[in-house]
Amino acid sequence: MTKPQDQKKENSRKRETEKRRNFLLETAVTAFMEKGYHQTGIRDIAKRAGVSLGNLYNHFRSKEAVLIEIARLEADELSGFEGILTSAASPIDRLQKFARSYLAYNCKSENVLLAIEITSEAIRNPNIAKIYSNNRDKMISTLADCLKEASAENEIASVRIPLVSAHFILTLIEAEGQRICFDNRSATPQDTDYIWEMLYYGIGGRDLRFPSSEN
Amino acid sequence: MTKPQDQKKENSRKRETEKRRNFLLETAVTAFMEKGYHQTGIRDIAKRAGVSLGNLYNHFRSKEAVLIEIARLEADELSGFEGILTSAASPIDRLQKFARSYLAYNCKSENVLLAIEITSEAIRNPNIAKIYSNNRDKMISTLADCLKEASAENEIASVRIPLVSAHFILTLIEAEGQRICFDNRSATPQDTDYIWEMLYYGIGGRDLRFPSSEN
DNA sequence: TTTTAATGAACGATCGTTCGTTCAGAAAAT
DNA sequence: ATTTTCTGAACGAACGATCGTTCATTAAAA
Repeated sequence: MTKPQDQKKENSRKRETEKRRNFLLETAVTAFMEKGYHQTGIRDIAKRAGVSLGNLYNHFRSKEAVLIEIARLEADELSGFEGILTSAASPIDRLQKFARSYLAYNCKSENVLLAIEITSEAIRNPNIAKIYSNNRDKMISTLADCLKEASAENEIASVRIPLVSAHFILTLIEAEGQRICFDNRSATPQDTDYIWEMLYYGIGGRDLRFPSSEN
Repeated sequence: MTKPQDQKKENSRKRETEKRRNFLLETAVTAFMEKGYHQTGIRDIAKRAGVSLGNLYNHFRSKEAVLIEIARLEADELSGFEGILTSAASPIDRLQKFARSYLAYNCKSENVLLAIEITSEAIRNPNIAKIYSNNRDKMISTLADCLKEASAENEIASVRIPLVSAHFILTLIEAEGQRICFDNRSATPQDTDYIWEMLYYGIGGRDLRFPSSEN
């Protein structure tokens, strides 16, 4: 039986190492963003974090393992958006709220640059591909369900291929986010309105309710 | 004064070296597609082309110079699509034809993979960025002009921000192309119809003319 | 003979990874 | 309470491989 104070000490140690691990991950993210994954050396990360080369390998099995961990964290963030798409609101309101928040997310340079690194690595690295596509596929199908509901309730015209339309919505928002990000600004109400307008008509909406542009 | 046969001989020599140069470029393209730009070594290219390492440097100043040359060729291909957008047909027909052919272009894996390599390198390499964005910006503005004409002739609703809509069209087609490419197939008439449908409504078209699905 | 193309050894740098070692601190034994 | 054992975080030298690039040399064409 371990005494309480022993537990505490042990836990504090574990917390410390976890903290450092997370810090290393954050540092790696910064490096990957600035230089790109393949252009970043393990030594870059270690030096940035003020940590020895060997110690980094105590925390991560390989360079790929670092990216895998990052990809997992990034992919997990997507699940937050599924909550929006499955709330109690009307389908079209859910869609609109989703569009707004997903656009905001995709304007932040850290998300944009990281997503580019991860997805372009995923093209040739199946280990990365799986992590990322799992969560993304789930989001696409949730979005597709929302589209089906919307057309079932006659809020939009019938969506012929919901999965493709869902893919199209994601792509459009992400691309718009990239554009805004590379313009070095954040999303304005006009951006949000405009993308919603195109989305709404693109998926078969017929009488546009102009968004209220509230937060 | 050079004698005619000398001219001929000299030209044949020049042609030979140019041929080899092009072959090296093609080989580099294949390598970049398969492994990615940064993952491909100069030796990979030389070995694939059956050429010595030093000889490759007789044709190209550096590894970056190879990619720059490729980016230039790739960017030049975009100008072909501008012809479609400025033909004598009606704006909406031009748009439709453009969408069809640009989608076909963006389904071919060599174009897709190469574009990904180039654009993701362009994020951090200004030399690459300039080459690519020049031609792309030109295409976007040509497309925007076509949209303006279309709405001026009441073929579609008035386009509030033509440049953004143009960007949106390109993005959508490219993304759809990527999707089809990674599905390891080529564009079907259904693909073309569906993307045109979304595009048409997205840019403010109101009474959809279903595309004829001819070549 | 003069130019030009082609070669591959060699360079210094950096890559991802491994390794033996040090040492603070937790656990166990006294 | 004191001592010993043990664990694992931290370190940086070193490894072999590969990187992009240069260059002296050879072969071939003009």
